[in-house]
Amino acid sequence: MGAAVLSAPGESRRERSARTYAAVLDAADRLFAENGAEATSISDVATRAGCSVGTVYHHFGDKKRLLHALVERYIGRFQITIDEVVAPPRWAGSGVRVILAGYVAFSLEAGQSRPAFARPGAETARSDSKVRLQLAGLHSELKDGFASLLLVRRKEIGHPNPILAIHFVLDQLAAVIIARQNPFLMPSTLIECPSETFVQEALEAAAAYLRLDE
Amino acid sequence: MGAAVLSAPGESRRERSARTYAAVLDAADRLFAENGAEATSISDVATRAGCSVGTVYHHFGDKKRLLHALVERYIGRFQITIDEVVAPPRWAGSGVRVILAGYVAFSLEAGQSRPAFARPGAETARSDSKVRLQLAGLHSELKDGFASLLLVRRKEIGHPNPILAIHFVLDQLAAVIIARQNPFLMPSTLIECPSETFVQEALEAAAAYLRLDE
DNA sequence: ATTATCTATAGATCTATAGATAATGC
DNA sequence: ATTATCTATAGATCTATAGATAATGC
Repeated sequence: MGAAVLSAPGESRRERSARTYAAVLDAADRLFAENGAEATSISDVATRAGCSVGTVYHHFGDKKRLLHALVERYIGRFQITIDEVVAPPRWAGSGVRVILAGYVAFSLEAGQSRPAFARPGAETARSDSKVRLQLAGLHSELKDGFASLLLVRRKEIGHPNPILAIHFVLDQLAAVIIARQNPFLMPSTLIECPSETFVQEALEAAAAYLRLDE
Repeated sequence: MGAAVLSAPGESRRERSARTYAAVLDAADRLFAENGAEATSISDVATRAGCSVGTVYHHFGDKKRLLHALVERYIGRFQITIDEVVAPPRWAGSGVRVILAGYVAFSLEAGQSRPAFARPGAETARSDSKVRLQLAGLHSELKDGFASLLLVRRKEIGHPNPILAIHFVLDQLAAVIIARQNPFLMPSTLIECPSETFVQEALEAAAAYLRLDE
């Protein structure tokens, strides 16, 4: 359990401190995601991280700043993968269908590999306008990145208002993915059907709306 | 403030007690929706309802049962409006497009007139499997009601698998409505655009996916 | 000398109950 | 006699801090 923070041989004091810091964030990440930030005490976090309550306060000051640090770490990591996936060269030669499939795959993956984040992120965003703006910016970067990839290929799109349609379709895809990954929001076929069916129908709905075949 | 519970002239003891009971539920409804059930103390609820902490416990036993009673009341009210809206005679002579528009209007209205419920409902469902099943049943009743209205009109639908398509499209519409009504889940065009645009594009996406014009 | 860590605890809530009170219902 | 209500409070957490300790860094 607490083994993560015991000093390892040949480890500097700075290194161990950084490891403790990360262990606390990891512990908060899991516990906040499982039970919500409010239902999680600093004592719970400390126990899981294998350190004391005092140590948590030493590193983060208070609970609010611990949540902020968690969000910041998430944003930092996510930023990098977004920058990679929206890079135009990556999609050279690909049409609208392939790009939409890439958007869905990326969004699904992001939600699955970071299930820990959705809950504390939304909770924090609700009450903290700074965090809300940061997350909105992150989402916009992903969406605008894909939107401009699609805009360049607007000749494939038969919808009378391509700009509106592109934004709407990306948001619609994000919405069904969020619904699928948060069963308590809306029990539905979106959740019960197998992954291939889900992706296929979501993409077919997008293609039909955009009128790709005209 | 507390005036709601003061005895009114010519009011029986039973009546006043029922009014107190309802006032506590109303208070919990608002506070739980605004701040979350966990962040709301029984003392907050009592103050808002204009009664004492002891009175809340007299009526509901404990906090968990207060949440349950709130969910039950919501379910009871909602059940009635669902039964009305999915009644086949109401849609006699209407095509798929009109019915889908009705589904969207009803879902939008439900979310707007009961904003108070979404949060405590989801919070409770997350931890309480009985409530989760109840809410799933409620949603299923709405969805299955509309699904059978659409199924009867399947000749209008060009999608190769009408049953799958009907369920998928209803869930997709629900997902974009939820996204629109919960800005902290996903900042997006879905939220920023005016109501008419939102409804129009959502319905156009549905119609295109179902292939209503073939 | 600094600082990462721990232990112990003060102070603030919050849930739930006990017991008193006063008004209705049978 | 019952019960809806109130006041007061016990007991359980939970946040945050104070102060001690021991190991590193300059």
